[in-house]
Amino acid sequence: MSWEFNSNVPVFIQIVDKIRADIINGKYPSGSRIPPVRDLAAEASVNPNTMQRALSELESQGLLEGRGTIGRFVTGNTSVIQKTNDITKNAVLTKLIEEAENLGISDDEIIEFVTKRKAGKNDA
Amino acid sequence: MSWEFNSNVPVFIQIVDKIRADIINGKYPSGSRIPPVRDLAAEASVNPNTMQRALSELESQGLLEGRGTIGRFVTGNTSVIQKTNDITKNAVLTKLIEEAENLGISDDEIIEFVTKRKAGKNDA
Amino acid sequence: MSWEFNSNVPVFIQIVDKIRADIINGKYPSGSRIPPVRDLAAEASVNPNTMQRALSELESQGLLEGRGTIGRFVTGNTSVIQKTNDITKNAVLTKLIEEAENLGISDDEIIEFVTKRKAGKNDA
Amino acid sequence: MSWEFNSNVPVFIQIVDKIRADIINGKYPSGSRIPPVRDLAAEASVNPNTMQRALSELESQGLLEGRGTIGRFVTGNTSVIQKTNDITKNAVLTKLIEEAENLGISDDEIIEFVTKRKAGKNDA
DNA sequence: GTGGTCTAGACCACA
DNA sequence: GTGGTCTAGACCACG
Repeated sequence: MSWEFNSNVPVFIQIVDKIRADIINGKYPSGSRIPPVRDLAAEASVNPNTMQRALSELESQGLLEGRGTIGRFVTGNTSVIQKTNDITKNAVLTKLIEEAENLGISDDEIIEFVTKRKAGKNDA
Repeated sequence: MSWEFNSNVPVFIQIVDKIRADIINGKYPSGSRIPPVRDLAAEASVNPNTMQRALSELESQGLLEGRGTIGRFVTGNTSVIQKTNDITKNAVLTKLIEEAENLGISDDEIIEFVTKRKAGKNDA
Repeated sequence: MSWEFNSNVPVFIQIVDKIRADIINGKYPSGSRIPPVRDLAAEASVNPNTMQRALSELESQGLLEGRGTIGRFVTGNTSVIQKTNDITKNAVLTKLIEEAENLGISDDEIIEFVTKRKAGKNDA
Repeated sequence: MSWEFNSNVPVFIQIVDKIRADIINGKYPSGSRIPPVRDLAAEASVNPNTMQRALSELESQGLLEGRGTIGRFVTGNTSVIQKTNDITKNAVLTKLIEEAENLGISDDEIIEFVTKRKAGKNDA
């Protein structure tokens, strides 16, 4: 479905963001086991080391837990997930608006754009 | 206000984006002369080579024109600027909204967030 | 009390060290039978293979002897145990004190720390 | 002088500990620049990637700061260093004593051992 | 030359 | 088969 990488920003960071999003929006529920490093790496057509680095990063952020040789699991601590959810969404929305404003796009234009997009989706 | 660099994405690209935005939103009007490399580099506290590279990039995109020793000027061809304007704005809005959707933020949430922000600004 | 594993150092080595310590300080006396692999593994919540490997290691060091289906016994050769005792204690003390010195902890600081700890224990 | 690695514990962790110790006891003073990754790697006869990983770790602990292409510096925040100092020393001493106790070494024996060592050093 | 990313591929501990 | 470490070597951004 996804795994398309933008150059310019390091791949492993894009992976971190992607998986963090998947945790936030429930694709990987709290407490569930995520696929093995090698599988994820293959799926993303990326070297296993790169994927591992991304997962380590998420581990050190407390979103994932490595349980020895059994596999990696999404943290059972839902408050960590909730907090990450809040922080991440706010950061993305803020960035969105700031970037738009730098280009001279007004708030109204953003609203209009989103509204149109929404309408478009209903047609499809 | 500006010139704050996010690591992860190369500095020279951030500069390109920034100056392109300044051209689009009229800070550097069509046909006007932009400050010398050294000044821009100093203002951004960046190595002159880096600024140089960013400006070359914009030249090759047709937004800037080097005129020998006289300096660099924003293109007089307003249609190029207009086209860049359209493309850039659309690209930025699309990219950011997709990012938001990946996090599970709905269109309505975006509109709400922007509306609140707008209200906040009126207060200030 | 025991069986808490520090990551970073392989579990089977930690087990070897633990059991060697138990032999040295008499918890498993010379000539006595140690519990079956399965029991030890369960107690340490570790895979039987891992426990097996640790015991084999101790066998090859001459501290344990497998006697067919009867079970595993601590060696009857007390001089082996005594020698291991001397070597191990010396090695541990030397290693740890060197580690402390690398951090710039002086001998006096070590003595002070140990003395305080001793005092603390008398209170309890 | 140093750079001798114990197998069993990952090299990059031993490097982290070693450099942390060097920062704590002032070999790399607060605010000073540390040698380039490649040099440190060569000195430790280790792959540059491994050294880099160790340094990244220290960076994320706040003890080092990467300043773009200029090099890596020990943090200027001396309170971070002081705090690390306290925590690290305490941890090492506590571990020392616990390991000794597991072997049945009494506090008095530790004190005696250290005292003898101290006397030995005065002779030399 | 300096830090950083990425790949490829080997090897180990553990189940 | 699963996570983890390490090496070797290429390539990029930046100064």
